[in-house]
Amino acid sequence: MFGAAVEAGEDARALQQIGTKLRVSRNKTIFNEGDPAEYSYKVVSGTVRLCKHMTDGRRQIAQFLFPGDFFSFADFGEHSFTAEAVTDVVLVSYAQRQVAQLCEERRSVNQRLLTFLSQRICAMQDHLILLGCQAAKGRIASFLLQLSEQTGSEEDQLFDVPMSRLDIADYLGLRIETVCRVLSEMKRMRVIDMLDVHQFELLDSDTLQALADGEE
Amino acid sequence: MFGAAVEAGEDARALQQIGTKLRVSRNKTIFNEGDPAEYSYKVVSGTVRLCKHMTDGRRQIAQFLFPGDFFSFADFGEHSFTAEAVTDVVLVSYAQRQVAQLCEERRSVNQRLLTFLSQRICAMQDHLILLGCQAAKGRIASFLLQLSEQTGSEEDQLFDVPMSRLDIADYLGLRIETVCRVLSEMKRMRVIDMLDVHQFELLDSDTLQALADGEE
DNA sequence: CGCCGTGTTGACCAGTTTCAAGATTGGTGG
DNA sequence: CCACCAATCTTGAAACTGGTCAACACGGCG
Repeated sequence: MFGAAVEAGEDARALQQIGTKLRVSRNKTIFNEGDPAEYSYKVVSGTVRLCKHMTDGRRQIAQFLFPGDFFSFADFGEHSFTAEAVTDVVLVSYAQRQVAQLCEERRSVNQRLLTFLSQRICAMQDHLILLGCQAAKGRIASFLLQLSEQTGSEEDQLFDVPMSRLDIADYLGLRIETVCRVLSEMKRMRVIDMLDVHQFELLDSDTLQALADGEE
Repeated sequence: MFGAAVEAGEDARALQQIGTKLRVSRNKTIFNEGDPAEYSYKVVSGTVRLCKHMTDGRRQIAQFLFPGDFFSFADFGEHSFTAEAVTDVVLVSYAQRQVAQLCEERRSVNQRLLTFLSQRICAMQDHLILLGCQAAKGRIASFLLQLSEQTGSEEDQLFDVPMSRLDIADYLGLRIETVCRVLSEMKRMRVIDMLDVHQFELLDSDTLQALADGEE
């Protein structure tokens, strides 16, 4: 156990060695789907979205990333999605060649990568269920709960919603108007409150949980 | 290049060494979500579905597997989904401990595992887009094209649809009646024909492709 | 032969989208 | 600092897709 902790620290340090900091401003593209994948990234601050753009203008957001999250570690050869900055962001980029070398040198890094990909697959399964089995209210309830867990401060029940309504809609497979309507209804029901477009307060997490579970 | 081919053969042989054949009959469970994950699998014959069952009886199918497909190589600790036999199937199971050992011994096996997980993530992204951006017709068109590519024989345009209408519905996030209706309409439009409930003929792949691309 | 599981079709309904019109916010230049 | 503009968000009404409920068809099997 102690050994593992030391190892984790060493892994992190080794990775830090090969990283380069960069800034990207709001709504700028970090890379496009199909670009040669030379780097992987970690979010230091801000929010990133990973998405695919359809020819007909529609868009599916596969994931939002927050400080501490890694991305593009599963793209070999070329990027399988587009990465864009939701807010101004600071990133660390890692040359994939060097990451691969780290994996060869340190078994623990390799293991960590496998675990990471495995977790990503689990998260995508949850997203599939959300899109395949949930109605609009349930999707939004699940999304808000997830957000409040990831970014919410301890006990004051406040949490940030850094992305636009359109981003939320494209993540949940809904239209922007539907997102607005459901949020308004949750506000009327006193389940949530919106201090600001991008700052929410969780008033009744039990009811929100019930909605996420598909109870009417 | 030649070295890589030799390597691939050796990897396959090494994996084969540690595999055990087993049979599972139609609609039987191979393992349940949450079960300790001691084995990974390859499909030898038949069709398998990976799914999650909700408390309210709904179900989301994340993937169908056909001969040659591997599954459960990303489940560490416990299975993240339930695996069931769509038809009678023959599987090969691999003890995860031994797979892990193979990965340590042979870098190429490890690399192969990473590539496999990466491809799985790409496939799940396509599934996300299907559920998030496509209407019923488009979902079914995409599904049929995928099936005909995977399992169709060369030029006769016939392909098997081994799963039930309910399975298709649960994979596509639709109801069984919607699946039936859309299939009937495609038949009326002479895009496909159904020789049997489980055997289809592709009559007009261009139109099917157009439907998959969301053109009305 | 009749039952049961599966598939198909119809009529109706609910939820979501679409289209359109305001309200609000944030940023820019005077 | 304010006025204005653009972008984003919100709300309403109507249209439509897909869901629900119900009946019926079909095929395999006891």
